[in-house]
Amino acid sequence: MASLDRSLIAGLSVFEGIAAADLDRIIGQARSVRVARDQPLFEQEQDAHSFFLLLDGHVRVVKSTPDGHEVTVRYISPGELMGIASALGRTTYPANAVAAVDCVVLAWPSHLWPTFATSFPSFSANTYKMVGSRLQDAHMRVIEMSTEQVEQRVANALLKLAKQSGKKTEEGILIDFPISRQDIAEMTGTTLHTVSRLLSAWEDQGLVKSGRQKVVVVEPHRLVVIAEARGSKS
Amino acid sequence: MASLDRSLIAGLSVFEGIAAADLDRIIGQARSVRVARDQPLFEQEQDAHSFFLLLDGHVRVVKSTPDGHEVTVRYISPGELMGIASALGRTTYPANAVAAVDCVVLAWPSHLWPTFATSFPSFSANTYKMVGSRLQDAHMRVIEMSTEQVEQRVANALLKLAKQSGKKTEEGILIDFPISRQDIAEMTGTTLHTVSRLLSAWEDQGLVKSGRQKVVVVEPHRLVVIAEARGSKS
DNA sequence: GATGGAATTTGCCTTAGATCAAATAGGCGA
DNA sequence: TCGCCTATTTGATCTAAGGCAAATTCCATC
Repeated sequence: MASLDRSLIAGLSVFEGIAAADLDRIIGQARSVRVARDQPLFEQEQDAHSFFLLLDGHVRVVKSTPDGHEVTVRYISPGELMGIASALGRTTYPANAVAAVDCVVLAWPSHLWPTFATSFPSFSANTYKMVGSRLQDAHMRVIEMSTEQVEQRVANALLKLAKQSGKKTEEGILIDFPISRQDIAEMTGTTLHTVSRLLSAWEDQGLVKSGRQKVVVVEPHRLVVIAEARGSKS
Repeated sequence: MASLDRSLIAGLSVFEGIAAADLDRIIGQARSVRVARDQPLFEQEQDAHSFFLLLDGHVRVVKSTPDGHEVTVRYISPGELMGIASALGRTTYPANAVAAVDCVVLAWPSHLWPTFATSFPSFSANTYKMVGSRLQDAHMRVIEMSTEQVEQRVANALLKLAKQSGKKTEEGILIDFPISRQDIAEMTGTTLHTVSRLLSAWEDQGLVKSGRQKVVVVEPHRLVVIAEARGSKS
């Protein structure tokens, strides 16, 4: 395997504040892996042998319930860590991660985490900062689910995806990986039928353009208006 | 102020694996605070000057949304840390914490966290392990909200409360602090009316006994059956 | 270009649970 | 003990969104 260069990871926010020599030591222990679309990166309950950094592509993190439901926890974008069970004292992965498109990731054996954490304090600080924001995110999701209607949640989800992985095109902001109505339903706790109805309505109003596994946000502002509409419950 | 003794914290899981001398150093920097029922410990957006350990009592952690909703994030039991924004690279508290009953807490200035983390690695490891399980919890909540009906969510919430803060009485397991229908509604994303109806129905079936700001779980097993009943959505 | 399977759309019906509106019941302070 | 404030209960509606069923459309592959 060709040896990896620190330029791959320099400049990423997780590696902020780390000296070049240290970056070399870090990347020296990584191996790079290609994962084809729809292939799993790791699976729920599986022994957490490695942690990962996504270099290119998009990864969907999904939890399955015993009774066969699937809930999408988050999408990972390039530059983000994932599978960091070891940093949180877990020995197994808490969810499934599958490549939404062909991906390139770096992988480190989990047993390196403690060493990394002590040798590169900014790395661990940055990582925990990221964990903190994920915890925030998760709480925001709970709040959304408790207080907002489906329409607002779906609008929010699209805006989040557009911001996180949007690519400007002449039509509007294209969500940069294949995403089905079912996928959106799993992110927002609804059904593909309801998502389809909403997208159809929004398409009529010119807010979005969508097709098979594809969504383009045409008018983000007006979507924001929908997302922020009055929540109903007392 | 009387100086504090390490016996207050020895044996708590966050301090597992820490030498007695180190415990002394840790507790030497704490100050103990009494908080009366319904008084805030810290508030959302406020500068995170301290982090806390609950010694006695129960604390409710609540997030308020801009549009006036309140969602209960979790209840803290004795022995748990809270307000550890600094460990996650935040400078403000992410939620409100209010004493559900009269409480005793230890408080440390946030600026001590980095020192503690490097001087007492097990402390930081234990803390991050706890953060990991809170992240897990939050994800579980999202999943519950997405896939389960109100009845199951409320049953689950009661079981969780009973497990976490239940006190055995001759009637059954009493939830050991005042909790209203409204509080339960805020934990489960529903309304006090629906909670009231459920509790009434369960009372008729002899599953629980409840009164003003009081719930006793009489038959946990049968509640578990309800909690695990088929979720509906596809 | 034909064929088959998956993704999507839509209409219709149903229902869990929110909303609205009173009535009732505790518990606490005067 | 009385009165008041707050928590709770319960009934009567209403409705957002889920469930069901049947097209339809889009790709990919043969």
